[in-house]
Amino acid sequence: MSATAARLVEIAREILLAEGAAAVSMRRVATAAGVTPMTIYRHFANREALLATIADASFAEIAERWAARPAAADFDKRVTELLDDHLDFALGQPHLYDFVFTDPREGARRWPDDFRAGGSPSMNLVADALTGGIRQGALRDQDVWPLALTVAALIHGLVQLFRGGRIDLPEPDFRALVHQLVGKVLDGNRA
Amino acid sequence: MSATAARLVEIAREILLAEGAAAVSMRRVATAAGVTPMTIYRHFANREALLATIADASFAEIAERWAARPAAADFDKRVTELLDDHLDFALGQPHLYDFVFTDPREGARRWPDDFRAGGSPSMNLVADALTGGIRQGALRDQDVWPLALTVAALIHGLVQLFRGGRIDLPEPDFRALVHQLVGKVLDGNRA
DNA sequence: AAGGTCTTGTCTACACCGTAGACCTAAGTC
DNA sequence: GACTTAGGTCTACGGTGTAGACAAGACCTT
Repeated sequence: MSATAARLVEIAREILLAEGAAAVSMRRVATAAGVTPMTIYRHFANREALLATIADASFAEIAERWAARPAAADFDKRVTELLDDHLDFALGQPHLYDFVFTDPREGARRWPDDFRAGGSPSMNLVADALTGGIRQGALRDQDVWPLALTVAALIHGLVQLFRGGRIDLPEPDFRALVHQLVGKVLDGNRA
Repeated sequence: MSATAARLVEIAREILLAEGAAAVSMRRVATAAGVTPMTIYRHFANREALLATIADASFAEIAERWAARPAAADFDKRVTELLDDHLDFALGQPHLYDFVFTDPREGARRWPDDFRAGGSPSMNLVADALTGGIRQGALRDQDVWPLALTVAALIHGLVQLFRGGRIDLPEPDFRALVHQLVGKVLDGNRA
């Protein structure tokens, strides 16, 4: 990727972070980059391709950050950590979260094959945590993937509802609610 | 609402049903209605208001249809019914589902107050089913609302993932998956 | 019946959008 | 020196939402 392309991506990403994907227009990105709109098309096929590049880069960065953090050994602590990481992202960078997790993306991993094959860096963390929970005797022995999907979908749904204004709580209370509801689901799977 | 306004809503609704909210443009709706684009503004403040009217009407209609169907007495049968109704809607009218459940809407009910007050026709059905489950001794006695929210958010998250291409299953298999995962969550709350 | 007001529509115009196509220019490469 | 290629520009097309001025009919009051 050329230097110009990288600059375009970064500028577009800043707009997306601040105002959401809808605010990312070719003309605006071009102007901010001190370049003509059509220049972008020398580097990206179209607007969608530009956005896809942002999504890929952002997702990779997030996954890397999550994976880099040392994981707590204790199962419940680990669950708390993962939830906090996820909520930090969802609430700290809501536009990016919406964009990365909600929009249909090209290279998105698919249940069940890609996940089971370990293709999803984010889901792997959940599955690993659950596997650890089973090994520690905290959870009943079971196929971890359905439970991982359940937890992921539950969090995703709650965040979606919150972001859509359907959950009228201050952020800390919402975070506590997510912890509580996820905890309740996991409790149903205790050994 | 005047006859013209109703016709505009109906036309816009058809476009939304067939191609999604993004395809609903003022010019297109106007043309289909045999009217000038600006005419729409005599009836709706702006495009958003037009779409909001569609959302409200659709949601009310859906809620009414769900409520009208006679409810099975048995808890597990009732859960299956509700899930099927929800999935019928989500998979049968995906664009409308996305629009009604995903976009931030003005008059949307808010957790926890509006829900607890019985303000949400759709969530009431879930809560009522859960209350019935407790009364039948199928579920542990508990505040039904957190569990209702959990189930709703889980379904919502799964549908969202499916609609976003993250769950690569034929529709019947996806439906079975939702039944299975929701069932598993409820199992964790059995008496 | 006359005059005024409200409703509903049109027409025109503006500012924005994504992007196709032709063009220019400088840097390599044979 | 001739050719190709990459990166950039200019212009233009067809689309968008919607503001503002205007017109015509309905309705209501006197």
